[in-house]
Amino acid sequence: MVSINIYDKVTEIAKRRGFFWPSFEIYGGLSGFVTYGNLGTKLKRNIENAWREFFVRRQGFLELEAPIINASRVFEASGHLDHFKEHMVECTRCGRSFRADHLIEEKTGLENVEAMGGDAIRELLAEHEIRCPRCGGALKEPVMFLTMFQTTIGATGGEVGYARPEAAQGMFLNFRRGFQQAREKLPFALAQTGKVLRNEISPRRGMLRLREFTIMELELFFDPQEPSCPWFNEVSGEEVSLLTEEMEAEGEKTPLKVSLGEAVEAGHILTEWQAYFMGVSKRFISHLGVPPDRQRFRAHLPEERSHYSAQTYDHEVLLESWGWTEIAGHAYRTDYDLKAHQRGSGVDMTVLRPDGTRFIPHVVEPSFGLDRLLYVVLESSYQRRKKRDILALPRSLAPINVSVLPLVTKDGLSEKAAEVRELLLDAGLVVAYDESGSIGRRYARSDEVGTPLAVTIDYDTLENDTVTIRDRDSWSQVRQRIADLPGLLRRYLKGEIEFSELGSPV
RNA sequence: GCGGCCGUGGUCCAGCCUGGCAAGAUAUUGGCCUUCCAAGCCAACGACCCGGGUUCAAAUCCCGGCGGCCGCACCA
Repeated sequence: MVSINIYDKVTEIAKRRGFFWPSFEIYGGLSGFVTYGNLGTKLKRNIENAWREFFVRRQGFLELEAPIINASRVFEASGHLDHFKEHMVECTRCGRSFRADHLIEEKTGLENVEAMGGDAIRELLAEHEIRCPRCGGALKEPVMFLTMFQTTIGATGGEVGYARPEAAQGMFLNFRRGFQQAREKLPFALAQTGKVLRNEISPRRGMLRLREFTIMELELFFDPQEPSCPWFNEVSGEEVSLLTEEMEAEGEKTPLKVSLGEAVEAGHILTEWQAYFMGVSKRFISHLGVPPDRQRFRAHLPEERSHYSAQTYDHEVLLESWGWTEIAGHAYRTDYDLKAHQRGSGVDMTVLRPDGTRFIPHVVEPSFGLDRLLYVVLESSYQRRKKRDILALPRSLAPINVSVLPLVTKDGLSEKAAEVRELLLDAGLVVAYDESGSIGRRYARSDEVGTPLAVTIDYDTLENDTVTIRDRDSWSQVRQRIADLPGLLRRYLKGEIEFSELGSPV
């Protein structure tokens, strides 16, 4: 932890102004769940759409929306039912809990004890008379934690189902349909955003570790014999900070600064596709307001990796509140999942090469946690200026596009302001109209929720149909004709023009 | 799940030790005022996490639960 202050400040604003707050508040709350308010819902949607721009639309990738509840056979085949559970033992004396398989491995030198199952673990604990490694106390019977949420489908004698802990399985289950819709050509990708659930043992840090959260995932299918990415040249010159697997193993803390092209060349990143998505990822996160020098990619050590992964790089950002924080995982899932579902379902997942050979495609996956990103965006944009809190959100993400404010509420200014509001609403903008309190107070309110522009109707407006436009970040103003507002504001919000081009200086 | 600290209007916080009308700031709403950055005045709204116990009396003391933060464990 570096500074908990900014975390408190950001969550306080989030709660007060309606970005997000803890769920089930009126019943005392339950950790690991969050509810988004008006501004949070809009901001979240804007981030999601930005992700779609960077990862889906330009590449022409395919989207998908699959169920949250899945039949148990899905997770039997995928390996999640085996890997999403832990056998825990608790000490009767000091109360500490431990992973049973780790204790057995330490004592006996056996490997992969987890895979032997609950009965074997129970027997091994007894056989080797394993006691608490901290205090030597006796251990309770091992308890199994399944971190997937289980449910029953149907009324009586129903089938067991599980809530998905990742969206990825939806893409693998529907690989054949996707492949057909991609006109049976590799490479192609299926992308999905949606809720996933993980029954975390102890969720912490608010938005950073939830039991129910939104994930944005993409599975890129390719032929391992044709591993090149047609767009790699767009990002190969991009410099990234890497902590490679070797560096992690040696405890090296200073990241390697290297271009993505060099990183692939040197074998630090196993595939071009993975490197491509890491490059897009860096650009996406920069677009959300995190400077490149606060971003890095950290490799997982083999024991840290998921059961399906041959290489994983976490994309981390440096938060003032929590230090380096994972916001995305870039995993090389190989043919693990399609192979598993071919085995589980009996459906052929192979693809035919021009030379007549068949193979199971390999998969590279960038996976983002949207709720974390939303927190990162808020914290990164937080500023304090002249005793005011300001969210300097990227203007394309701000939940409200523009505030419309009459300078005072008399002499017909309110009525004129209402006309301007209608005009901007007709233009499709999200508008906040505010005539309460002094003009300064209204600017402050507007800044606090990150609204990039404020249009003010003053006495000159009544004379010549012009208004002032105020910039959230510099507090400077320009004057412009009302009739020109819709087009200019839209272009400004898209990032096509700068503030100074919105009108003549005041 | 274990340990430490904590939980009071929308938000931030005082009061708790030593039981006795729950204070302040800010926000919000209405009014007056107001020609550009949380101005001023008047008014209104609004709180002791939940449950039990002790007591004439509990925000305060005790027990249990829930929630938050930190440490340990966990985070596939």
